[in-house]
Order: sequence, then C-alpha cells, then structure tokens
Amino acid sequence: MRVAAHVVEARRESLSRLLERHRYLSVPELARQLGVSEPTARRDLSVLAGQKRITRTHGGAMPEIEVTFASLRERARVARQAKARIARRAHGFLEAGSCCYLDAGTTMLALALQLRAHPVHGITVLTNNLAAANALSGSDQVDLRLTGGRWLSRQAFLFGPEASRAIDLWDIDTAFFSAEGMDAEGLWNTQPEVVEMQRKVIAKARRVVFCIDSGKLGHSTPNRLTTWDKVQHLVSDASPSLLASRGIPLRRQAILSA
Amino acid sequence: MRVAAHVVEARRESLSRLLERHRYLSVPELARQLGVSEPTARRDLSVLAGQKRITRTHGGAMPEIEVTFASLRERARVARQAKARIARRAHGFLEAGSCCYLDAGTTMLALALQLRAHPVHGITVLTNNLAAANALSGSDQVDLRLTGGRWLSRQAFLFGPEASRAIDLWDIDTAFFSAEGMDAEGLWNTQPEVVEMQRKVIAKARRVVFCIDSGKLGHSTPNRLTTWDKVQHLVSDASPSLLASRGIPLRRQAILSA
DNA sequence: GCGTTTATGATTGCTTTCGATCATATAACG
DNA sequence: CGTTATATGATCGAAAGCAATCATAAACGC
Repeated sequence: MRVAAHVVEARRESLSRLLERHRYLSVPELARQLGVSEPTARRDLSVLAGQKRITRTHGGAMPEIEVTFASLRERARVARQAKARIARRAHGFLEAGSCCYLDAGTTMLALALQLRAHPVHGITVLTNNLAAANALSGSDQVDLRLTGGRWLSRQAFLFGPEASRAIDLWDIDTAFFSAEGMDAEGLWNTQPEVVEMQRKVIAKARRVVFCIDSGKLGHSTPNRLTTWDKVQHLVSDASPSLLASRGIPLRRQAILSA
Repeated sequence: MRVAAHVVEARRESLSRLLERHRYLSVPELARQLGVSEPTARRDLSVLAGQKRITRTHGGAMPEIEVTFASLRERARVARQAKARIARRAHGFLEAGSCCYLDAGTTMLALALQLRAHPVHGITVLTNNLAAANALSGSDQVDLRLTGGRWLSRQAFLFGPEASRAIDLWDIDTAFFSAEGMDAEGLWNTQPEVVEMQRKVIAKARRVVFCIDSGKLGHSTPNRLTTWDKVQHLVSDASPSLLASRGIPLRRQAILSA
C-alpha cells in the first residue's frame, strides 16, 4: 500500500545515515532495520544510488563518501556532484613537489579525496581540515601537515594561535579555498575565525585558487574574506558567462569550468 | 600452477592497498586488477578476511572497519581485547573539566573510543594522534585540541616544532601513554621522535598514566622514554604479581589491573 | 636433483541476489 | 468525496556469486 511521501523521504534519510554509521549494510539487514520488505529496501537503495548519495554493492550498499564528521555530513549532501566535479578540475592545480594549503569545508574534502584517488608525487599538503587530513593520512605520496590548534567541531576546522603559527612557518605555493558565498564584491564566510585564518593564508600564498559551486553565487554573509583581485583562479560549475553577468570581475582565463 | 610465496604475499599486500584506495572493489574487478582468476581472488580475500585485514561483502570486499589509518591497522589487531579492557579501566582517570593528553598508538585509540562511548563532561583532550582525534571529533562534550605538525604516517603521529610548541602552551593534568616495551628499567619505544615528544609531555604533566598490555612486558627497544619513578599509574592486563616478579618497581596501589 | 607440497585455473552444482511484473491499499489531488 | 497516482509486498525467472572438487605445473624441502 501507498505511504506518505514524507515517510518515504524520512526513511531514505535514515537509510543514508545508517550507512554512514555502519559503512556497509546488507539488504536484508537494511530491510530489517527500516522495517520494510527487501524489495522496498532495494528500491530505496536504487533511488539513492541514482542520486549518487550511496554506492550500491552486490547484496548491500555503502555511503558514497566517507564523512565521519557529523557537522560535515549535512553540508556534504548539498551540491554533492558539483563539488566532486570541481574537485576533479581543481586537481590539475596540484603540482608535484609543491606545498598546498587545503581550507576547511566539504569542497576541500572532495579535493582531498580526489588527491587520494590520484596521488601527486612529492606533494606537501598543509591543512586545518581534519576530514581532509583523515583522507590523506594513509597516502605515502603525500607529506601531510596539520596546523594544529583547537578543533571547532561546528565549523569543522582547527583554529587558534597554533594554527596561525603554522601558517607563518610554512611556505605555501598554492592555497585552495572554499567559501560560503561569492558576489561582485568578493568572497564571503560567516565565521570570523575562519575568515581570519583564510586571510592570513591568502596573504602568504603564491597562488590562490577558489573552489566554489554555483549555489553560492550571489550569496553574501557577514564577513568578506577577500576581494577578487587576490584570486588567481576560480574553479566552479557556474559558467564564465553566468559569473560575468553577476559581476564577478575575473578574466576569462582565470575561470575553470567544472 | 604454483607460484612463489613472496609473490602471493605481495599480491595480497597490493590487494589490501587496492581496497584502501578504492574503499570497495568487486571480485571480478579485483581479479582483473591483480591479473588472477576469480577463484584465486576469492581465496586471497578469504585469507585476508581471516586475518581481519579486510571485510568481505557479497561480491567484493572493503578495508577493515573502524581503523581507517593504514599504519594502525596492523597494530590494532594485536592484543585487541586486552587494549579494550585496558581502555575501559583507564577511562576512570578521565576527570571532568581536566585537560588530558593522549599519546600515539592503538591503545590510545581504544581509550579515545571509550571516551566517545562514555563522554566525560567538559574534558579537554590534547593529542598528536589523528585516529584518536578522528574518533573524538564528533563529540560536543570534548574540547579537542591537536598538536599540529608533520604527520608521520608510519608511526601514525604528529611531530615537529609545531607539536612541541603545543605541549609548551597547554597545561596538562593527566597524560596517557602507551609504549612498545616495559621492563625493570623503565618504558621503551623504538622511534626517537616519539620518545622526544613523550619525554616533553611527561615533564609537563601533573599525572602520568601508562596503558600497556602484557605482551609488551620484558620487551625493551633502543630508546628508553622514562624510568618508573615518573609514572604515577600503570593500567595493564598483566597482574600486579607478574609485574612485580619481572621487577617492575611500582607500588601495588599504582597498578590497575584490566 | 627428485619427490612432495601447494597455488592456480577450470568446472560444477548450489545459494543468494536482483529486476520485473502484478495486485492492492492508501496517499494525493481536484 | 471520488478519482488517480503510486508505494508496497509477493512472486518468479534470470543472473551472479560462492564453495568444493580436480587436474596441473611450478616452487619448496631434503
């Protein structure tokens, strides 16, 4: 019999969360936990797999990306595919032997996962992003460095005098950033702590690459972290013409479409 | 036909690494990548699964659950239950409102998991152990701080001037340590970097708690990290009488049996 | 070197999983 | 309130995965 739409959606949500918690569940187990028949569980899985929110396997399923960080889980869901595409394009900026900075946020996590899947020899990655660090911690091709500091679990990043000092100490060739919003005036974030840190890195880095999905276009928040003149490259799923029409003052060559 | 033993071992190693990279692979895919038939791939999987190095699923396999850090995976296997028991007992030393230091190693990971399962209100945890940090990163009861520094993936800990400075900066009420060996003379570790860091913390901490399973009793390695007079408490699955018979010069009250 | 051991690939029968189809009951909609 | 749309569970044939067996050829032990 038919069931209310919100019930179905809620069940799929909890299915998704179940998978993130257990990393893998079989179809019978899943059906049992959700209180539905196996065919229904299969259908749910098929829908979620179609949305690329999970990965199907024979006899079960697993989460699409590994987000063990609760505060990132929500954010990792929005614009998932755009972020993955952006990460694939941004990967080209990762040069062998260089030192890169990875910002906080799920887009940067996507980039870290991309780097894990396609290692770049002799690269150094400095980050305050624990999830990204986690992803890269197993790679012996990557020289991984953490900024240290206090873990702000809400914002999911490391912050404090330790973190700042790490920025002072290390050379940064290419700095990768995300942001919560972008408009004609520049790039924006909500949290002042995040912005403070980002500004410091931008001042230090030889090259600044912003990775932002189109959903953030035209969105501004309390703190501007930089104006566009400091930005060498923008990787986005928004087309150059769309960006131009919204007043983003970047040369066409500086924009990489994902 | 038969194949040299080292070839088999190498293939299983690379199978294990393949799974870590891809997080999941089907049997046919695995067989293709390894250049063997499906039955052989299945046999390899069965062996690795028997060693708890991977997790089998229907039609494929994935890396062993819970330990996402490759270098810890091996070590997490030995004395698993002893470590869990030790962690449960050591949990009693975690005081509300105090600042604790968690050392590198799988025993400390076990303690972190214990803390995650049974949160202690208003506790601050400082660590150079990324796996432990990972475990605690979601808890809003724990004020988590990382030392920062370079990630030594082999030893699975953060090291460098950043890390040392973090020790200088923060007060430490209780420091929890593991070690590779203990005997009548004191506690031992192989890596000089690890020892350097541990000594620094011991000098700073108000209270020092060592958590060591009995398998490490009587084992000494190149670097002594401390003598017993600096140690306030030892948590171990070895009985006090056994420890005494091996010449461990600790008062009975300082030993907590797990 | 020679005999033994054993890792491998092919084959076979069995089990599990999957996708499609279908009747049904209930939510959604006018 | 009546009609339509659709989510569900059951069933069934097809496909895939698996464990076991077996012949073989190469590595290992003496």
